[in-house]
Amino acid sequence: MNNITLKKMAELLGLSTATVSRALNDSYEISQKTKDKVNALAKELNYEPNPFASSLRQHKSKTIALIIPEISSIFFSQITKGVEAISNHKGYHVIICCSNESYDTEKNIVKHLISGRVDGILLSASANTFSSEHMDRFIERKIPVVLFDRILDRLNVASVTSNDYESSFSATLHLINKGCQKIAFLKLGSSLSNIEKRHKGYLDALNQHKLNSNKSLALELSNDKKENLELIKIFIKTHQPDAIFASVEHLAFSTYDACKELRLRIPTDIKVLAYSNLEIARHLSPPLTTIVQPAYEMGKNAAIILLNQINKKSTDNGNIVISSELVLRESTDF
Amino acid sequence: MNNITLKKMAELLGLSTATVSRALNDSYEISQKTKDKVNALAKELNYEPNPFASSLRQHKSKTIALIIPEISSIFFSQITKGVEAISNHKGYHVIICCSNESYDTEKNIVKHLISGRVDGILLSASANTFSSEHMDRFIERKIPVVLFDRILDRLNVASVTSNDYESSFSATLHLINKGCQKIAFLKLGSSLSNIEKRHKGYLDALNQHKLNSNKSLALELSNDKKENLELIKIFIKTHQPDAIFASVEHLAFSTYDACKELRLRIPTDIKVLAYSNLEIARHLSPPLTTIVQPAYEMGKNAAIILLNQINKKSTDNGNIVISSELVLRESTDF
DNA sequence: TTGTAAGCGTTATCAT
DNA sequence: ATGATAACGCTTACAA
Repeated sequence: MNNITLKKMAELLGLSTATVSRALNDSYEISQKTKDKVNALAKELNYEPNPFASSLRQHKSKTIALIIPEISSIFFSQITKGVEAISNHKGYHVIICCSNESYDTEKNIVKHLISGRVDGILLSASANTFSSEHMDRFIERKIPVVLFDRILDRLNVASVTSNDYESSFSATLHLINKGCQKIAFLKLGSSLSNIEKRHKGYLDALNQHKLNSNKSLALELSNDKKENLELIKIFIKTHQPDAIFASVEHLAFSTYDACKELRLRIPTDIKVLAYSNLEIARHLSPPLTTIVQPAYEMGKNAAIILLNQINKKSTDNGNIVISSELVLRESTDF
Repeated sequence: MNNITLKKMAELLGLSTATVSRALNDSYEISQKTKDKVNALAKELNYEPNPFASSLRQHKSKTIALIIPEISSIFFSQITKGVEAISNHKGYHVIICCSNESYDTEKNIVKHLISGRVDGILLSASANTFSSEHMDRFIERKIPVVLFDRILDRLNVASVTSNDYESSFSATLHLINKGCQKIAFLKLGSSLSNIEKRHKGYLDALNQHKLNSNKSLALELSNDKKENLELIKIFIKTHQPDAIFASVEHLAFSTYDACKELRLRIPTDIKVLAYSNLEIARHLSPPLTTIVQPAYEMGKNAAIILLNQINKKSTDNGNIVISSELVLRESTDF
């Protein structure tokens, strides 16, 4: 570690460390001449400040944490890309943490972050997160937290979501307009904020067309694909829905699998519609009607809000809603 | 920042900070009794050590950087998941950095990481990275670097790749066996290590069947999808290949788009095969024959190697090769 | 087995 | 405009 430090530069220049530090930070109390000398030497020696010394002193890390339930999903990787783009642009690093849809893991991650390692947190709750207690210590210490997509209602912090209720409502109307009478709704878990809103939008649309009462169908699924496939097959055989509305992408894939195995033709025998950010949806067999969430924009917005809060440029705890897009394709049409 | 520190705990317990520190680190020189007392108080007060103080003192950050050319790609998000899983398990944080296929951006990222912020680097080169100079300072300082998938040959460090040459060779043979005589190879960029090996595998397979000489066709593409689509359409019209071998996933999608626009039927008029980790490939129209890279395993292995090097458990600079899988589907068959 | 004290590389508070 | 010095919170010789 023969690293070049402030002290060494100060010695070389015959200046104090304080002056060198201030010069590098472009302080107004330093003469331009000195600044130039210092910066020249810094460039020459490839000086890079030690971030830990600086963090220790300033109680800030220039780092944020992104906690997501799953990394290798298109939606969350687009979110991640947006977060990284903004953070990088503003000089912040992003630590990526994956809860794997487990509340325990999420608690653990959060616990290890309380040390001040990060200046703020972006969180999308796991499917098993039933409480927001684990975030309390951050709130107490006024470490900014911004939620996105899967929010925690009781937590009074800023959030970024898509228009889950509305997009689900109008997607369901689309199915109804296509003649569907028995539309099934595939849920992920039992309490995710976004899924519940989507479910409500679906129910209200049914209601509006008097299709509700005993005709609303919901199936609760998990992240276990094999299990999901079996459950969907049994569900279809039992209830014989004429449409399936998958509240998350991978449930649509399982639905395609199930239909194939049951020899059901989409959309002739059954229509399928899903929340999905899969670009290749247009080349599926049949092309899948999707609700595309503005994931990249959501990630960017969440990061912007978080960084503004970190830098005290904002303390707003509102919810930003960005609209999803319904893309009609053959899976819901003849 | 009314944080609980070592000092405070020491005061409360009537011990020195040194003892408390050692107790928390489970030092052999501390009595079990003291350890128990200290740990009890730490738990009670929810003590979390300040990572910056510790990093400053020990010159290690318990953090690694993952530099990838693109975040929202299935392959790289699976890589990321593997890296995160191992790192988290070993108590390391992962900073995610995206070069966006730009060498300049990659250089910039690397430059900002030299400060000691990370204990090691996992890198997959951008499509425009022609040199490994930017990594020299890490090598000099003996900061471990592990490359994966897109490696830099001149850099004498450990790496993890898939069997690009062999998988490409046998995939090309598959096309030849299916009767293809004029197989086109779609490249990404002009010098990526993995793409070049895939290209060589393709050429050698053609050669083996005397299909080479003036019959090998290569088209160099970028990440610009609109441009790619146009180039592929022109290319197909000009050369009329009977098969297209896409060396990365998104080029296969553009190929599907191109075929659709040109009203070419896959696989009747033209066969398509691609490197792709897209799970839903089986539901494409037609189902796409893919070479699936073991991305998650590659990420895990790269992380394991890097962490071993960081902890001096290994200094091996070898290349680990994990085999891809060829999954035959309709896009290469009638 | 425990304590003392120096030091990691910055930044911030006083002086000058 | 610049310098001296303490402090951030931890680890680690060296003492005891």
